[in-house]
Amino acid sequence: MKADRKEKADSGGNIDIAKSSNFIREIIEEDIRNNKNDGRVHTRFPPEPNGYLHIGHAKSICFNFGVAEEYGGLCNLRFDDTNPTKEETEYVDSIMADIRWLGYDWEDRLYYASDYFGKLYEYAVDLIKKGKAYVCDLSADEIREYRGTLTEPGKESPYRNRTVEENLDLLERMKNGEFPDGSRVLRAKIDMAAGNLNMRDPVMYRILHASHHRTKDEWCIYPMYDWAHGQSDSIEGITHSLCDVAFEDHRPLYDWFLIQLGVHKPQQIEFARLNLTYTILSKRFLRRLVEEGYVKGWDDPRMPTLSGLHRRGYTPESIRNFQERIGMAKRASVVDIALLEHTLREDLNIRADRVMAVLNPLKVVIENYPEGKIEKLDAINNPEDVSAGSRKIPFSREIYIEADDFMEDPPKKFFRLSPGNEVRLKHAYFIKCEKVIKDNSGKITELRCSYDPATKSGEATDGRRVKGTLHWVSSEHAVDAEVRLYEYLFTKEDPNEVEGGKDFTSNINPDSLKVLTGCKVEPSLASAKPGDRFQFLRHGYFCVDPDTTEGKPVFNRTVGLRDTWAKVKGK
RNA sequence: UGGGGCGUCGACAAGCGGUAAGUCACCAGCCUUUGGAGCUGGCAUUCCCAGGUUCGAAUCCUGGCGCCCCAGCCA
Repeated sequence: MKADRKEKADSGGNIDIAKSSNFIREIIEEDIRNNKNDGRVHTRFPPEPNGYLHIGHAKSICFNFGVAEEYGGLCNLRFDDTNPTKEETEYVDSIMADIRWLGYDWEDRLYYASDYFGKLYEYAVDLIKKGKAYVCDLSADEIREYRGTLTEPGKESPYRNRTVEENLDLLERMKNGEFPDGSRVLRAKIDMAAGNLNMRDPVMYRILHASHHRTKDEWCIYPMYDWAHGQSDSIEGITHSLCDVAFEDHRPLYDWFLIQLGVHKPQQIEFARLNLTYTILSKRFLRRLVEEGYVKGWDDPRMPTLSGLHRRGYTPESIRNFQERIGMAKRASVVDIALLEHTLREDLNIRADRVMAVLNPLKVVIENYPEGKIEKLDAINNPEDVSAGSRKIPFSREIYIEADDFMEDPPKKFFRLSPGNEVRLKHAYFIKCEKVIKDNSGKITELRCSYDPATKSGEATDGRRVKGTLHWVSSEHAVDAEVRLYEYLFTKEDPNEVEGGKDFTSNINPDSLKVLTGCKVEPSLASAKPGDRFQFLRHGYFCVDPDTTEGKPVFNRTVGLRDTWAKVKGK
């Protein structure tokens, strides 16, 4: 029944973001018009399995898979696993799970750069035979020295002019494991005076006696990314290789390899990577947050990882809508995280059922309501989606309201409960505060109120109006819950803006997680399952955390509702 | 003093020689049994600057200025 409704919401209530024109779509459309690649569009998403995917990767995933779909093409998933010392199967698995969660499918097109190790070796032999590659015995330090600087040309390696035969023999022996790590490399023979450092005889193979997550101990030499990447794209028949602007000055090298080899040349197009305010999106730094214990793991709800956002309660739709909203360009930019939160609320607003949850309970006794009486009141599940139906919620003489919803001495424009003032209880009656009860320290412990039976929700009233509507939970029927409130992980818009000698960890927000226990939620939530999403009326959107145990639900605040009162109050 | 990119509202971002889209944020109002949502209106006489071409320039030309990336046997 519930699934039924969700399907309807999916086909009918989905938010449709207009596709904005951008320079990459224009290039692709032009290529299709010219029948380049026979009009095919074939992209790929090429992650290195050395960490978890984050929202920045989602930009690339959504665009690569999205653009392929738009133009009737295909998108491959390929793991760029050329460095066995950093890559693990755990990451391969998480990456696939995250891409699927986002809603994309590579079907039978799952590849690994390691699938091409054999082919790459043949290509290398070919380049040696063409006099375009050589084995170099310089040490890493020496290679750096010989490379020159940004303003001065480099020097040619003394090994640059070895014979083809010698190069072939040496490469084969490197492959066979005859030499120790770091003793030799295979280099492309290009131009040590090139202004583009990538063209100064770049390393193609290094010796690494390491076990690879897939090829195990088969290889003792591993291709550098720059040597593997373009050829991998070529082998797969990729037409458009979309990547980070960081690789813009690597493009001449990729093209050079492909032209020397005489094979299919995909067109690489670079775009700016995503930056978000209050967020860090560097695998290295994210790893530090995890390893140094600033967060509880890669899927901590405060993390910008896809698994973190997932656990936090983000919907894949909201992330995809966000990616479309931010557009696609080359200029370095920082997107306001408020835009991400907007697309999240926009999506959750139409799909999350409204429920009542009191986070900081204050007991209220309705003195003129009969003791022992229980009414089952109608409550609509989602005013934005009538097909969501309604449920019954129990009302009784003793309830909890939010402590913040009462003020003994309220300021102007406070529309909630105060002595002598009348408010509506959502789905129930008007109540008026008659008496405030305090403990010895002066802390308010309980309110005594009266209700007006003639103001029952949904029934005709005398036309009397109140300014405020409060959420509540019947104390006898309430379920105890833990609620985790999250704030930004960093206190600065730019977490990397630090004083001398410090790093981004000095900007970590000490209050990014606040755990509330003893929260009172309506009884329908007793059966909520991990992943279920709700709007806690007047609070925000919450989802059930996997830490939930039988009878003890744990909720994550995904994002708060826009809070106009907080704004008014702050003025 | 090398090479490669990029500069349009507070933040993203369209615009492709015919006289500045849209979104977020912000502000004002309407509406509301969520101070939510929704609705209405406001928000760049100006496109890094300076010249030039043109009837007409954010778009073309010239010259400046500013910002980002590159010196891993990482990706």
